[in-house]
Order: sequence, then structure tokens, then C-alpha cells
Amino acid sequence: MSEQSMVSPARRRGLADEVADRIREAIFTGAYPPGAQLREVELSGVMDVSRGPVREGLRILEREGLVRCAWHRGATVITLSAADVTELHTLRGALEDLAVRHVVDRASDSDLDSLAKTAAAMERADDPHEMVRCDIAFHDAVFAAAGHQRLAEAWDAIRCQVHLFLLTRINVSVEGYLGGIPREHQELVTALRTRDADAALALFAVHRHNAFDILTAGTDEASAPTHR
Amino acid sequence: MSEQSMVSPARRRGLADEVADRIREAIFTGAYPPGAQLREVELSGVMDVSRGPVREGLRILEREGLVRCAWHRGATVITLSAADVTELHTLRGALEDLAVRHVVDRASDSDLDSLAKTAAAMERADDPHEMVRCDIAFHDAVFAAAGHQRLAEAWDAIRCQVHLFLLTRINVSVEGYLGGIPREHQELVTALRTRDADAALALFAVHRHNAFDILTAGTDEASAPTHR
DNA sequence: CAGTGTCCTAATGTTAACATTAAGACAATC
DNA sequence: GATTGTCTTAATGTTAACATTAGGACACTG
Repeated sequence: MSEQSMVSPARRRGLADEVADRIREAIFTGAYPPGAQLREVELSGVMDVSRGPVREGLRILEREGLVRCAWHRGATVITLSAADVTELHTLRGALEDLAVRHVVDRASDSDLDSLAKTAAAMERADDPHEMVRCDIAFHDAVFAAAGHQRLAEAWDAIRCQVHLFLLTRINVSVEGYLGGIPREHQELVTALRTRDADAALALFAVHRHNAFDILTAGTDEASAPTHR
Repeated sequence: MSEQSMVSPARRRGLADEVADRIREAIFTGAYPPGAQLREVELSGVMDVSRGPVREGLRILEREGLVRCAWHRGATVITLSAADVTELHTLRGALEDLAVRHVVDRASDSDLDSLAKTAAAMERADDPHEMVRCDIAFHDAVFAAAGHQRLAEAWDAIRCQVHLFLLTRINVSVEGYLGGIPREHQELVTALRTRDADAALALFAVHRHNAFDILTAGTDEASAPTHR
């Protein structure tokens, strides 16, 4: 790294990104539940922006998989079916496997430190929603530490859907989710620090499988084959 | 499936998709080489459309990774560095592994038939560009046969970049690429038909490795670790 | 002469008005 | 009575004008 890599790139963003952030947060807080319609005129009125940036913002959310757009039928918040959850589970597994291998191979110690920090933050979270945020943030850090731009983008394409899935299903078993999750992540960190690829891959796999099983209990999603 | 699943959904598309298609083709034909600027006014003038659809079209191409947009700096055709090519190689490997496992597990025989058809089409292609199109089409068919929506979308996010890579590097060794590629794909088809996951995975891996090695000969990209 | 500040220009970002479309209600028809 | 055709309406798709910005040329200053 050169000189001062502490300073953030100070990138200037357009209104579209701002709009996308606001709508995304509104979806996560439940203001727009799954299946709800996102009308351009309504959103532009509330946010005091024109329809142009709103349109672009909705396309951004579409790229993140949070929203589905159809010709002349507008945008609606996605509803995650059992098949969708299985897809998220398997694809996330493939991406995370690659990420873990990259982290074990090439991640710097400072990357692992910041990764450990996100894991430590989970223990100071009592609010379920905050816990989910920390969970996602940890896996974000894993993909960031992998140093693989396109891999991180592929994760970005499903991370919001995973986030939404966790939020909508967390009430199924709050204690089951909140219970062992922080400790599990600590184990993941130590496995990555050891640089033992096989051990880390196995731990990440059981971690994903645990969350998947707990949050799909009672539904028929757990019966689908998962490829690891 | 119900009644006649032969009819295509007959979905109506907006101008933005049309614009994206035209620009994408122009990039592949070399009209806009890597690094070229894509000015909105110029494009809207040539295509006789307003700037709105052009903007959306450029965002579509950005999602496909063919174009990079920056705040108030417009869109430019990407230039693939050695690191970029390695990223594409590794991510494609992870995605294709998952796809192959799905195909072996759940693909219907008709899916495999249409997959074989795309492989057969390669032998009737003498033009290198046509061969590249067939190559991409074959792997499209693999992802389609996997029956995994989000996996196919993840492939869509890099397939155009892979396409561009093949086009820009194919002149490095035309005979090396055109030579064994059709036969290799036939082997891939038979491996999938056998439903032997491990054998198919191995064949796909060596197939990717061959193309990667041939087209990066002379550069320093081949020395990077590839995770399989 | 290096560095800074100011202007200009050509592009993108944004807006509001206009055109087109999809979905539902309802009447007409077989 | 089920189907088809037409109309209405409320939304999105599209356009063109306006506002803002990044980059470069050039003069200014230490």
C-alpha cells in the first residue's frame, strides 16, 4: 500500500445511489414488505426527487435482487419462495468456498484483523436486526479480504436477498439464531488465521448449513439437496 | 409443464434493452475497442433515440461488466488486465462447478439434447468470431440446463467479459483455439450424459484450463494460482 | 519554473411534460 | 353463461430542456 491508504476514496455519488439506499433501508425495516409495489411517482414525491433518479435507483435494487421490474408493470419487492432460498444457499456456498480459499492464500494480516473485528461486534448486539446486520457485515469482510473484485460483486448480487431472508425468517427461531452464532463466527476467524484451507471450508459449510436448517425449520425447504 | 411449453414467453422489451443489444454487438465487432468512450449524445444521435434509454442501456452493460461508469465521467469500454482475466477464470470455475453438479443431478434429457446441439454447431463454424459465439452459447446452455436462476444470473454478470476476452485474445493463437475445442465440447456433453459428476467436473476443469493457457500464452497471467 | 487559481467547454445529472401501455370494469355477442 | 371487445385509468416508457460537474487551457504568483 502507498502513503496513506487510510483515507477513503471520497467518491461522489449521484441521487440514484442515495435513493437506492433509502428504499433498501425501507424494505429492510418492513415499510415495504415482500410483494409490495414500488411506484415511481409515490417514491419521487416522498423523497422530493424527480422520477429519473428513482428509476435508476430501482434498477440498482433490481441488480441486487431486492426488486423485480417488468415492462410497464413497475417494480415490486421480491418474495422469496422455498426454491429461491435453496438457490441462495447453494450459490452462496459456491462463492464463499472460493472466497475462503482466496483468503487463506492471500489475505493480509490487517484484513484478518478487520475481519475479526466484525466478528467481535456480534457479541455486543442484542437486537435481532442488529445481529443480522453484523452477520452480513462479517461475510462482507470475508469477501473483501479475498481481494477478488468480481467475486465480491457476485456476492453483492445476492447479499441483500440473504439479508432479507434472515430478517423475514429470524422470528421463526430467535433464540436458535442468536444463541450459537457469535461463537461460530469466532471459530471461523481462528480457522482463517490458521490458514488451513480444508478446515476453514468445512467450518464455513457447517455454519451455512446450521443457519439454513434453523431458519427453514417447519418449511419444506430443508429437504432439497444442497450440494455440500 | 402444461399444454404447449414450446411457445416463447413473447415478452415485450423497452428501448433500453434494444440499445444495450446494439451497443454490445458494436463492442464485440470492434467498433468500440476497449478503453473507448461511450458518449450518450453521440449514441442517442446514431440510434435515433433519446438519452434516457441510452443511459439505461449503458447501465445494463455496466451490470454485464462490459462498461464502467463514473460520476460525471461517462461510460467507457472495459480493458481486461491480467488480474481481471485471472478473476474471470477463477469465478467462472466456481460457478461452472456448481452448474455441472446441478446438471448431473437434475437436468432433463431434453435439456441435454439442446446442449448437445450447441456443441454440434461448433463444428460448422470456421469464422473465429462465430466459434467464440458457439463456445459461449454452449456454456450458456450448461447454465440453463442447471435450472438455477441466480446461478445463471451470476454467469450473465461475467459472460460478456469472457466473450470479450476470447475475442481480443483469439488472434494470439487461432489454430490452437480452433483445433481441439469442438472435440473437447463433445467430450463434455458425453460426460454430462453419463451423469458422472466427478468425471464431468474434471473435464470441465481441464477444458477451462486449456483455453486459459492457450489464450494467455506469452503474457504473465498463466503464472497466477488458479484454485484448481 | 513549479504550483495555483480562474475560466471555458463538453459532457453527464436532473427535471417535468408528453406518449404509450397494461389491467380491470363493463357491455355486447354467441 | 362464458367469451370477446371496448373503454377508462393509473401507472410506466420516452423525450427534450435545464442544471451541474469534471477536465483542460491559460494566465498568475511564489
